[in-house]
Amino acid sequence: MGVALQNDSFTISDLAREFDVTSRTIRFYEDEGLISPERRGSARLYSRADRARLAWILRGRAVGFALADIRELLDLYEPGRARRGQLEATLEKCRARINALHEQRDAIDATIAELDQFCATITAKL
Amino acid sequence: MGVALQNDSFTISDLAREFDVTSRTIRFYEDEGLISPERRGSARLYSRADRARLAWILRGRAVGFALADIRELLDLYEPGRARRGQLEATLEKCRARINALHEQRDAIDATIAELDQFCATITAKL
DNA sequence: CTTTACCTTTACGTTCGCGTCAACATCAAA
DNA sequence: TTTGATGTTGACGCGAACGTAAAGGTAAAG
Repeated sequence: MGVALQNDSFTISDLAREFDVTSRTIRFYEDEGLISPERRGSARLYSRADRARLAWILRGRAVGFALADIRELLDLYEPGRARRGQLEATLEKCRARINALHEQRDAIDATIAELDQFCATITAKL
Repeated sequence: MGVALQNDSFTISDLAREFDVTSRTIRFYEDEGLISPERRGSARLYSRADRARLAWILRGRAVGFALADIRELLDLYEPGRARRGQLEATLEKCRARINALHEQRDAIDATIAELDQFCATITAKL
C-alpha cells in the first residue's frame, strides 16, 4: 500500500481522490499549461504548492471560469516582470473579473430566492 | 420600420436584442424544449410570459446551469399533476439545487476576496 | 517470477452550446 | 416590380472539457 512517498508530496491519484476528479482531468490541466508538477522518472510528483494550485484551479472551475481564464489569472499571480503598463493592464483585468463575479453572485442570490419561494409553495401543499 | 407588432408580443430579434443573445440561441433553446412561442404563420411570436421565461433561462445559464437542468427546473414550476410523491421529489431536487447554489456562492465570495487582495497588492506597487 | 497496483503516453470519441452557411418565404418601402 | 430586411428550416462545423480505450513501463508483494 502507498507508504507515504515523501512527506509533502502527492501522486496524481492522491490529488484525484482528495479533490474528487479523475487523473485524466489533472493531466489535461497540465496539457493546458495550468500546472507543472515535478517528475520522479516519468511519474508526476505534486508538491504542496501544486496541490494548492490545483485547488485554485478547481475553485475557478466551480465559479464558471474557462480553463484559459484560469490560466491567465494564475499567470497574473506570477511576480515575474513588473513593468508599469503590465501592472495596470493586470489590474484592469482583475477588476473586470471581480465585477463579473459580483454580477454572477447577484444572479445566484436571485435564483436562490426564487427557488426558496418555490420550495415554500410546495411545502404549503403538503 | 417595425411598427409594434401587437402591443404585448415580440419577435425573435426583439428578444435577441433585448437580452443580447443571437436568434440562433433562442431557436436552439426551443429545440431543446426550453421555450415554445406561438406561431404567426411560420414566424415565432413571443408573449410576455415567453419573454419572462427566456429571462429565467438566461439567468439560469448565468449561474452555470446546464440547459437540461434549466429545463428540469422550469418543468418543476409547471403546476401539472400534484401527486404527493412527486411533490416530495420536486422539493428534494429544489433543495439540492439551493444547496449547490450556496456552495457556489461561497466559492465566488472566496474568489472575489482573493482577487481583491491581489488588486490591493498590485495597487501598492504603483 | 508472476501478479497486482499503480503510473505513463497516444489518440480517437463524446457532449454541450451554440456559430455559420445555404436556400428559401414574406412583407414593406422605394 | 425590385430590393432589402426580416423571418424560416436544415445541416454541417467547432471549441471546450474531458471520457475512454489501447498499449506499455515500474515497483512492491506473494
